[in-house]
Formats: sequence, structure tokens, C-alpha cells
Amino acid sequence: MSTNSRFAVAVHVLSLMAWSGEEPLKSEQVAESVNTNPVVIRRILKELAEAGLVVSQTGSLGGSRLAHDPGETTLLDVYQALEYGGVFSLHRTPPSRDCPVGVNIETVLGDVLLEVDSAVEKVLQNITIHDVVRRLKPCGAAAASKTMEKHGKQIALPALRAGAKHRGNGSSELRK
Amino acid sequence: MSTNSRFAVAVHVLSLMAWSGEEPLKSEQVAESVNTNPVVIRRILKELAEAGLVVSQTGSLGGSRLAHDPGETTLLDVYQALEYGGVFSLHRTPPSRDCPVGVNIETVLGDVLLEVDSAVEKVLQNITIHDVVRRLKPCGAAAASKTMEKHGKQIALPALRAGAKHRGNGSSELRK
DNA sequence: AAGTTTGTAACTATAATGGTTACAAAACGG
DNA sequence: CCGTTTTGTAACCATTATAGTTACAAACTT
Repeated sequence: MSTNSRFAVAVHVLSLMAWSGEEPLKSEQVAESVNTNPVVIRRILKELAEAGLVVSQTGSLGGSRLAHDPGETTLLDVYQALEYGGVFSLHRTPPSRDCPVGVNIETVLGDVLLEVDSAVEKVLQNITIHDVVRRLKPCGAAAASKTMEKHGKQIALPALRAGAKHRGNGSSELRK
Repeated sequence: MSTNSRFAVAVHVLSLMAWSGEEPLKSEQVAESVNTNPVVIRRILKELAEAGLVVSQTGSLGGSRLAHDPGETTLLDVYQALEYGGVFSLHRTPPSRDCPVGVNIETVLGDVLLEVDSAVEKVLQNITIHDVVRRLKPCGAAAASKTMEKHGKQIALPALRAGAKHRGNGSSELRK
């Protein structure tokens, strides 16, 4: 299996941005929600930016935000942005060329891998970031109000702050 | 991606056994075809044996062979025998409980993971070891006869020996 | 009993990812 | 123009899964 949670973190990050609206999120804020280091977030953010899924900007009013509407980004886009190699790998070292099985097994397994990946992609293609956010909203709302009671207005998380703040940012280049 | 070729090797091993018929293969012979170390093969063979896909035996006439007809073992059986964790992983460390996204993202992603895994399993369930062997036979037969001409009786691979039998050619001793 | 092969432990090597620190470059406010 | 903030990125160590290797006891055949 892939010992790799990058896909999960990437979906988490994008969902956070969809949740909190237009305002750019800082890697520090995202890292707090994901419970990891800001640099880890920035590394994933970089790949998402290269795939055109997010837009980032430096500076005091900087941060990252979605490049498109949450309903337009699918989990397949995220999956491909991270450049996974596939569900399984082929032989690490090439099999024997002198064996009738060895000489062709890679081709056959390559075909199987394509079939499997295709099936995975069909599933991921039908789920958008908007779907993910909608699926977590019911419980999320409860958690949000609970946290509201606890911390009052000094809530540190951008997702919660965003609800209160929705004013002109004047940012020119960050616009989609 | 999974940097992991165990599935590929396992399918290779089972295909080799299907190709060469009833006679048990030694881990040494299999390792030659896969181009790796016999212990690596034995480790995978152990998992396949625990899943009931192969039968192994010690001793001078020992080795491993398929437990069932090649048409009865699916790639899903192989996939499950190796106990993969899934196509992707969830968060390494749990996300923030204080964030409306973090508190529920794992549940949502868990559902997605189930959907994806289910799609993978449906594909693998419809491919048997017999299918794999059939898919590689056309080129495999050509490779076999080519190797026959080159090496005559000194062919080391069990798979080729099986091919020789089909050609009515009494085969020599297996050597390394 | 002698020889062969599996089963398995123990160790090293490799590769991908995650985590951390540090700092230059970019953007913005005054 | 200057100082602050945040991203971008390099450098390094830690962790984990797998692969590769050596060695040896246990099981099996003749």
C-alpha cells in the first residue's frame, strides 16, 4: 500500500479553502487544521498550484486560495496533480528475458494496471471538492458552533473566521 | 504511489506455476525468472500459501505449486493475500478536532477510499491467473522456441522445460 | 544417514514521505 | 524606501515499507 497521506492532505487543504471562501489561507493556518508542519503544506500546495488548482501569493495579505469553483475541481484532478504512479508497481528489476513468462509479464501487468487505474479515475472523477465539503458539513456545523461557544470570537482557524469576514481585499493578481 | 512490486511479483510467480503445470517450482528457479533473490520469493510465497493460493513443500522434490486451477484464482485473491492497505492512506496524524473540516474529513475520505477500493476490486476480480497466462502466451511461445534453439538442452528455467515437454522433447536436469 | 529445499531470523540498503530549521525572494503597508 | 509578513525552497534528519543478502534449523526424499 501507499504509506502516503499526501492525497488525503491535499483534499483536506482544498476543502478547507472551499469552506472558508474567497479569502486566501496561510500555510500556517492550514497546517494547524491538518496538524502538521507549514512546509509540508507548502510542498503540497506547490504541486496543486502547478496543476492549476490553487493560486498562491507572498506577502502579508498572501496565502493560497482555490483557482476555480469547488464544484469544478474533482478528486481526479487532485490525484493527478500529485502524480501518483498507479495503484501498484511493476517489477523493480526487469524479469528474465530468457523466460517466456518473464519476457512478457510486464506488458500484461501494464495492461492490468491501466485497467485498474482507469477504474480508480472514474470514481474520483465523479467527486468534487464541493461534494466533499457538502458531505462533511452536517457534523462540521455542529463542531463549529461547539467551538464558537468555547472560544468566543478569538477562534484561530481561518475556516471559522471566514464566515465573519467577507470584505474587499483589493487584491489584483489573486483574482481568478 | 506504492513503491511496491510485490503484487507484480506474486502474479508473476503464480503465472509461472500455471505455465509450467503440476510440477512444483523451487524458489531458486522462480527467483531466476523474476530476477531477484530466492528469499524474496519465499516471503511472497508464504503470504500466498497463507491465503491458500499455493502449496509448498520442503525436501529434494519440494517446491511450490498452485493450490487450485489457474482459472479459479483471481487477481483479487492475490491482491488481498498481500494485504494492501488501499489505494491511498488517510492522515498520518489526526487532523485538528477544533476545525469543522478537520474533525470530519477522515470520515469522508474513508468513504471515498472504500468506493475506490471497491472499484479496484471489481476489476481484479474479473481477471484470473489463467487469463494472465493466456494473454502472455502468444509472444511467450515465440520466446520459448527462440531460446530453445540458442541453448539446446542447457535451459535453466522451469517454464521452458514445460514448453519442451509440449514439443515432445524429453528435458534434461535443472541446473543453476 | 545424506542431501535438498523451505521457513525464518537478522541484518543492510534503498526510496518515498514526513518533519524541522533556516533563509532568500516577493508583496504589501506605511 | 523600509520593515513586516508570507511564500518558495534548500538542507537535513526521521520514519516506514520494501528489497536484497547471509545464515541456519526444520522438514522431506531417497
